[in-house]
Amino acid sequence: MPGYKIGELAERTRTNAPTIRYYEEIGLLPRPERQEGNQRRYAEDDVRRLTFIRRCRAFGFSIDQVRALVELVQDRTRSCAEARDLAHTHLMDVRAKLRELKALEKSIAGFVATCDAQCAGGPGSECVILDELATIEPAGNRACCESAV
Amino acid sequence: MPGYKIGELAERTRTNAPTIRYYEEIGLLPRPERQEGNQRRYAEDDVRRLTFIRRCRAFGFSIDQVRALVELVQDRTRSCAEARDLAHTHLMDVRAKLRELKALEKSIAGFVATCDAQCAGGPGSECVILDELATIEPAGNRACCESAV
DNA sequence: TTACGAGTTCAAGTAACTTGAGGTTCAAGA
DNA sequence: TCTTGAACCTCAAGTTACTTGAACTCGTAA
Repeated sequence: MPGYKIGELAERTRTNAPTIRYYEEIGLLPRPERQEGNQRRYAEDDVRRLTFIRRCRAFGFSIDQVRALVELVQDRTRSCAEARDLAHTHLMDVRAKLRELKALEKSIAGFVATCDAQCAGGPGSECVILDELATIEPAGNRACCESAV
Repeated sequence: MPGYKIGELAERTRTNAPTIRYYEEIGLLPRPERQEGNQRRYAEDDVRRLTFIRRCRAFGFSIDQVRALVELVQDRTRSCAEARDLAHTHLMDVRAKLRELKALEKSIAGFVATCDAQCAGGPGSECVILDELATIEPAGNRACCESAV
């Protein structure tokens, strides 16, 4: 039997089999050939395509963005510059998220540190930090509440 | 009429009204009093509680984690140290995500730079980067594919 | 031949809300 | 007092990107 079974494709691309069927359903992957017993058989090209898709997903591109990228690769009339621009837009998004996450890291680290320094380990209702989290107007300039919300 | 209407609570806590109803439905917020026309009326305590919830969510805690935190605040028999530990666990998660995102940023930036330097802007099917993304075994040590997957 | 793992389909579940439909209530202006 | 329109109500379905479950068939090794 030539070609890969779904489990083999899954292994090669580190994807779950149901995810592969899902990609087929939403049209990200073409419907593959079936062997006599109705089982899917994939070719080398499917491995490449799915690898591409998974890698893009790992890069944080949304399914719709990946779809655009896949179509772009397929369509000889469209330029590589489009892919570059899509990636560039995505880069801006990632950088914004990175900034947020850094602020968040700082805040939570501050939370833990303050808790270590100021709380006696008593009931949660007396915890200075939990109390602060519930405060409507963030008092002063505590790093803890700066980036929240 | 004493108390806040849902729209007022929403404004004070920068939350959508449907989200407030949703939180009530899943038991994160207690069922509020209703006035004669069946409209919800909230007290100051609800503002505090929802502020707490929203802030925790902004900190990236999951609904389940927030639920644990809320219960912790309410239960006088449980210690503040539990909150600290929960936050600490969360901090580790955030740091892991931060590392991933940094690698991702580097990779996409590399993608864009390589595209600027090497692609002639021709058809996507000839783009060196798109081509690389579809390559099964990442060739060499290009930063582009290192962190993906 | 008989297990049993791997495959099949279809439906429903997941998180954390958002959106829509269709109907009431409230508050302010004429 | 009436009327209008914003804000409220409930219930259901949509969103994203899959995952999980049920109930069944197929392929292959002992």
